[in-house]
Amino acid sequence: MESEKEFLKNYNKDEYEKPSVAVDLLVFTIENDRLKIVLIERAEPPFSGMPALPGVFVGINETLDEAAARGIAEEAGITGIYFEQLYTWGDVGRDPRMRIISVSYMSLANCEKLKLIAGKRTSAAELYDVDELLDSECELAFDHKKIIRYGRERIRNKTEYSNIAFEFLPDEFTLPQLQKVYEILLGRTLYKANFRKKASLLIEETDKMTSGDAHRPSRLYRRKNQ
Amino acid sequence: MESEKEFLKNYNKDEYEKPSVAVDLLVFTIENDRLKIVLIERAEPPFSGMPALPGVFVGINETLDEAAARGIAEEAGITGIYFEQLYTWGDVGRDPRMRIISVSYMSLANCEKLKLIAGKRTSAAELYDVDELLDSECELAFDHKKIIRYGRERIRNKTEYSNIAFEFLPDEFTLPQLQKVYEILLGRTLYKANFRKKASLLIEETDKMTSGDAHRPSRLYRRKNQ
DNA sequence: ACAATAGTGTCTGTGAGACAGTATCGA
DNA sequence: TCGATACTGTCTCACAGACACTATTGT
Repeated sequence: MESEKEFLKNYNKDEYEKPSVAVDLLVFTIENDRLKIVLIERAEPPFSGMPALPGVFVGINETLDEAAARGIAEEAGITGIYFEQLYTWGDVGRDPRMRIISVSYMSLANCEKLKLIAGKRTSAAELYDVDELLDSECELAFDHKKIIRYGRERIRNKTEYSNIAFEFLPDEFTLPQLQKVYEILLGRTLYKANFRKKASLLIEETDKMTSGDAHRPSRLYRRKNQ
Repeated sequence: MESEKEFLKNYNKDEYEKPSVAVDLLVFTIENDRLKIVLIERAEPPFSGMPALPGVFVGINETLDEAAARGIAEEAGITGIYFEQLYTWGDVGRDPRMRIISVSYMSLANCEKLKLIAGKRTSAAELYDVDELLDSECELAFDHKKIIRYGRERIRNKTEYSNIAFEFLPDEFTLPQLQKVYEILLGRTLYKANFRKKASLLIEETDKMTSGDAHRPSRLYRRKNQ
């Protein structure tokens, strides 16, 4: 059996062709009570004119997390938001041009924060309604529809056992707002009284209230311990 | 701004150096009431003589799942067992020789099945006690200790909300056996009566019983709907 | 006063957790 | 009979789910 050292020597002498490694970015937000995702329109073949996930190639001196943060900054125009690695997609024919392995990252951001900085963005990034995208026949570039479906599933699951819902809200928010986010992510309505009992463990009061609406004002809360 | 096509042309002309992509394998099993993992002893530098996860490079015409299955067959000597993708590790210096991005896969197998075919294996694969490994100062090659810790965490979490525990058992098993597996994976004892009530939803009776032990025989069960 | 939304009190059923008991084997 | 393990019945308590009620704003 060939030694590891010899194998690597041959491997690096292009006896073996290396795949390329990219990071694809799923930047989710909530706008107008709908879960949305940032997509760019492809300018060139293949899949020219079709929506696609923003992505960047991983630099040789760059970690995956760094590539993801760079991609979010370059393609979606924002920095400092929550993100986590999702899954790595490695089917052979997923890009018709060449072998590209894609490490997908999921990012969650408040809509206002995303909009504020979006003016500076270089590419034609747009928000797409995730459920419309996935439940229609609409086509996306590459295997990106499958990837987005995987991301939506992850969000739904994590909403049950973690606190990712807060990522979609500003620092201060009302309980009805928080409940609405949960309802959108879970895809079902919740009972107000029960929701408030559970949520109360995760939040702390501020002394501020909403005002100006033609109904009872709502207290503003803040996320606890963090 | 450079067009995508031009960028790719340059990218493939080695103006950009590509990372290598490998698959690292976490083959878990239960032996003597302990969670164990298959490790090989490294024969060459770096980390010569230290235990390491088995792994293979991803072929240019091979999906990640195929590479994982091939790796499990080549390095651990078994086929047809449960596996799933775990996480992708891409720190720049994780391999001192070159930039290698590692897609880790986790595999769960019954100990007997693993032993039966292990005779054919080519490399010096051995079973290591996972908790001993992780809770001691013992060193592992590369970032493999971190990866194994991540794998143990995933197993613990999935034990709560999925049925992965069954993967460690033969096709027919007793309820005390099943309970023991859960206790090992979760790291705590469970109440017999409660466990049986929950487990009864997932299993179906056979008409076989254990025999030969100096106590009441135990019924053998089989996993339901699958 | 009314529409609209914010917020609360309380009953019920389910199911996890705990414990005490019974059953069946070999020696 | 005894030791050992398999298996069962049932109480309790926490909590999710459901619903009805009260509170506070602008118009």
